[in-house]
Amino acid sequence: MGKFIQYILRFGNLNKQQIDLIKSRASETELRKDDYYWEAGKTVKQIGFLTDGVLRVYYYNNKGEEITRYFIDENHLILSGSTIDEIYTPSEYLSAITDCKLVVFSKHDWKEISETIVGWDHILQKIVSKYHSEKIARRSELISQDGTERYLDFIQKFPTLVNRVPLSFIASYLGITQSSLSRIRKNIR
Amino acid sequence: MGKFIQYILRFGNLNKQQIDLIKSRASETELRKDDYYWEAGKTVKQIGFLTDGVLRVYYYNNKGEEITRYFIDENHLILSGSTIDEIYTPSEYLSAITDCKLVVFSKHDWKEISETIVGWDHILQKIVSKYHSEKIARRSELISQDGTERYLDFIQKFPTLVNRVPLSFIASYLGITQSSLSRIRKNIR
DNA sequence: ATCCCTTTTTGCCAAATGGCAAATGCTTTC
DNA sequence: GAAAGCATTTGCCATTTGGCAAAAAGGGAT
Repeated sequence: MGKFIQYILRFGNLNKQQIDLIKSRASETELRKDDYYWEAGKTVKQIGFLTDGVLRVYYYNNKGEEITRYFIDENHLILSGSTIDEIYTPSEYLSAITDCKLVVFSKHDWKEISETIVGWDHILQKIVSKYHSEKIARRSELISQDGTERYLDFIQKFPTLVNRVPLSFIASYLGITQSSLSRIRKNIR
Repeated sequence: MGKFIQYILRFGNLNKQQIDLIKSRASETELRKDDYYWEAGKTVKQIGFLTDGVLRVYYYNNKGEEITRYFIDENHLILSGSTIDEIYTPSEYLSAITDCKLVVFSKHDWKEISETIVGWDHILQKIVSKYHSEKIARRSELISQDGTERYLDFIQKFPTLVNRVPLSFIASYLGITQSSLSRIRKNIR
């Protein structure tokens, strides 16, 4: 819980009352490894903040292959595709790679917070925009590199993930096969 | 100008007064082919909306290669990386692939609009989030495909660009060499 | 039409990656 | 500790892509 407040405060100031409101609306949940947080086709009913563990966002392409879009690790908001008032039905899956702990808000409570706390939307706007530019930057850089460079990039940018995420997931994130990644790993050492 | 208003109205409603305010603050500019709209290291002083033409966003990697991050075509807002009140100095270049026409706002006027029109931030939030999810989706899909698939994907998603953008730029967007793209093109027909 | 300059296509060969299947390694369970 | 179940590594070979340089094709100006 504290982690979430701390995170928010990095993007804007809140007074005690406001923090108390947030705390009163939050609840904590856990996910076991391989549990879904989202499933394609099911509507998303909550907003979550990941305090412990790693999640993976993925989808299936037209060949039925599982493609990992990105990873979410500790201290990140899990943002649905669009705005809060729309009903959001993802086309992706979001599942736990490791056991996870989350702080979650119902859409209703989240909306209340947004309507009550002046500046909340502004804070969110900052978070969303930072978050998205990072993702785009990472993706774009990956694309112009060969497998080895992508992997080196990955371990540099996600040092905490390398040892917690199965090789096959990393490969599907990097856009190469599992075998290729395995060979690349061998050559690096 | 009308194009810009129309675009905004797709994301939220505005009354006549509000539209007039926007119009009164807007000015129109042109860019010639190869002109810069942004340059890495120079601060961005305006917000623009592209009404005609195509822009290209690119940067240089550590090998000095030019990497195209994405293209911006007609009817798109050109959003700086972060929020409006921060001074934004990009690390990328944004230049005109074709002659372009734009509607631009000074940061000052843009801020005024944001402070005057209730709901403006909300509209922007929608635009930003739609825009970003599209970009991310496109990038992610590219990465799991081979050159041919990426190119087919490209011509399907940007049909209007294929004939206006030089092959070398498309190649650098797709993350393959110009020669490879040329060969791929040949095999497709 | 000619020259100049840029873009695109090719050829050739080396390197990287994919596909598939078998082997190896690691964990968990009984 | 043996068996079963995954994850990872390897081998083999086909295919794709890269690197480099030359050739061909366009475009614009004179």
